[in-house]
Amino acid sequence: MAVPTAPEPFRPASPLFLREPEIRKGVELLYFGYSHLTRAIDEGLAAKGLGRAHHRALYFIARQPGLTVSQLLALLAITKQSLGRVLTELTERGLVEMRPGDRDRRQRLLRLTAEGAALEAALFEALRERLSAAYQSAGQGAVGGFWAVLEGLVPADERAKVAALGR
Amino acid sequence: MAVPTAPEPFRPASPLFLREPEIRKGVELLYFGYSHLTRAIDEGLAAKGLGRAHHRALYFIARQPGLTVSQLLALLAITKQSLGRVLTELTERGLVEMRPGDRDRRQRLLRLTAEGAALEAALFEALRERLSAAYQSAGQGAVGGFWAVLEGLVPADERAKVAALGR
DNA sequence: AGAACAGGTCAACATGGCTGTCCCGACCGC
DNA sequence: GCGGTCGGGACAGCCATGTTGACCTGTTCT
Repeated sequence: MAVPTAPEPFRPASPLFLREPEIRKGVELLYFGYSHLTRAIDEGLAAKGLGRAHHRALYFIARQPGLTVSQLLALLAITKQSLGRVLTELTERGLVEMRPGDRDRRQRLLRLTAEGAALEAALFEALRERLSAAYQSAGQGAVGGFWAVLEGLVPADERAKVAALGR
Repeated sequence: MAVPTAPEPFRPASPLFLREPEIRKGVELLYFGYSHLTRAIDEGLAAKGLGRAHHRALYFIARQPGLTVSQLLALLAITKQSLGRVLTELTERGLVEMRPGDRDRRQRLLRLTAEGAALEAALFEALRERLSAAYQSAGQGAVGGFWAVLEGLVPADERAKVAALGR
């Protein structure tokens, strides 16, 4: 791939948008776009002494109040221990509270406290600013394409969970 | 109203695609899409005992053979020390080689060895598979929108560096 | 009653960021 | 040609966040 004289792989009928340059462009934009979006909240997080891992938990709890630890674990795709640390810190700081489920008392239903909700909202505002600016500069038509490609990157089974977030 | 204190979001005329649900959808798809794409290479990386940090360096060196350490640093947006560790390991393993610049002999020009290029190509293949499947399922029209939104997330000055990768 | 399950916890470890400090050799402007 | 700046490297140490495996408690289900 580095040398222009290398034997060309000969992909005859592949459409232009599937050639290597287009794939590389997608990989790079995804990397830089994701980086810049996540950086948008670092300052707000640092002011509270929290990290990105805390934000991810806050975000999904805000999104699905009352979800169980298992559900959160499935969304984040990390281990119980990693999540445990984060959740302990968030509850100690009074940002998250957990109550036993009434249907199944083994479960802990997670929700944000008022303070947690306020923090999540403030952080979301930073994300909103950046992403809505991007939506606007790209135009409404582009947004659908943006979603469609990203949905294609998510395996079908997980796609259901993601879609269910917008309950 | 003399006191405009509470910054109530109240965005009356904002188009549908800029409302909170659409922003949340974008945030979530970006998170899950990015996660799944990067996971595509973890197996190949683990087989070589390398991590994602190594891959990012390999990737950009493959993309711009002969780039300097400073340029790579600017792309990755990490510290000299963090990159130093990665680069040392990659050169020790014979995947990357560095030569002094001829215009400025302080510089180290980075390039992949044959072995490094082979590894990068193999890892890229995994990315290509996932992303081209997503491109295909979304359709050619969607890809342009995908790029446009992501470009909007990248600050203007950095956008130039990113675009220059496809030299 | 006993198995399976939700959740928590401990110890130990890996990765990949970070800071601050210091150093060398090369380049450039006066 | 000398002093300042620059490209790059290296030290020590810290922190956040991920991992594993083992084990415990209480609850639910059969």
